[in-house]
Amino acid sequence: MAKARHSRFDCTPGCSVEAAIGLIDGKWKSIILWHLLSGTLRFNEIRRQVENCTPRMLTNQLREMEADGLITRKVYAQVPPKVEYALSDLGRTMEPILRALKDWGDANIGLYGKPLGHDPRDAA
Amino acid sequence: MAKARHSRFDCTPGCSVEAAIGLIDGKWKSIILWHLLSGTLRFNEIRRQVENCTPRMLTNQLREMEADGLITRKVYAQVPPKVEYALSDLGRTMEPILRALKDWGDANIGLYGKPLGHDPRDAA
DNA sequence: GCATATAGTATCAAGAAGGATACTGTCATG
DNA sequence: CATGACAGTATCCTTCTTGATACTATATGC
Repeated sequence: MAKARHSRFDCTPGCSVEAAIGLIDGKWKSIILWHLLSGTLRFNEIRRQVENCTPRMLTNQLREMEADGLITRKVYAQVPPKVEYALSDLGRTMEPILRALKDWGDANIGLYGKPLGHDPRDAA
Repeated sequence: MAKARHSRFDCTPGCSVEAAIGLIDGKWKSIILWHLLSGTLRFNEIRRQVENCTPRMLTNQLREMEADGLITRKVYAQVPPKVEYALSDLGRTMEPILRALKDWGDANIGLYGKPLGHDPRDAA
């Protein structure tokens, strides 16, 4: 999904599928969104939940998703800095997608890796 | 989604999301799968439906999805060659994901591009 | 005989994505 | 005074993905 990202929506049938995927593709985006479903998070909170994502990449992905209107970024004029990330209304509309992905993954991840521990969001 | 593809399923919570995405990410996979929802297709039929996908890329994506067990490849010992691609049972379980993506895309693509013509699959 | 269709492969090159590491400034804590 | 937390930046480097193009073999139709 390299080139397409924010440019090519030339709309062959099926491209709405691609359009949607284009927004959540990017190595960390889907995970970040998934975590944000649980509520607002600060930069380093996300970092801790999304292990081995470097700050550079995290900033990167967050900025892209902000530009796409999926999340909001709220800066508090404080020191030390405080920045909160949350799903926008648009971002929240992706929940069915995220959930479909999660459900599929939970059902089939045995094929590719080891199963997960319990995740609180599954109760929702 | 470069590195992860078929290697890293180290399962932080949320990684089942990533696992699922890892399989349909790849510039053309989701579109190909979407088209295969309508039924079996031959190589060049897919090519024609997925415009500007070079044969190299198409082979590529099809082979990866075959390796992931999402599609089946049936070769007829004929000349000229005939090869049919179809969703496997596993592939069919991805329909909810594909549909969620399509629904979201249809609802929101206005934000990023122009709307689509009618697609027969929407009637299903 | 020539073009066309089939299902690809081979080779080369470009560009983008991602990773590693170090660094910023200010405040509170020890 | 030194350290850590916060939210990032900056720089460099490697790898992956993707694109463009040309090519394969055989059978059929013209």
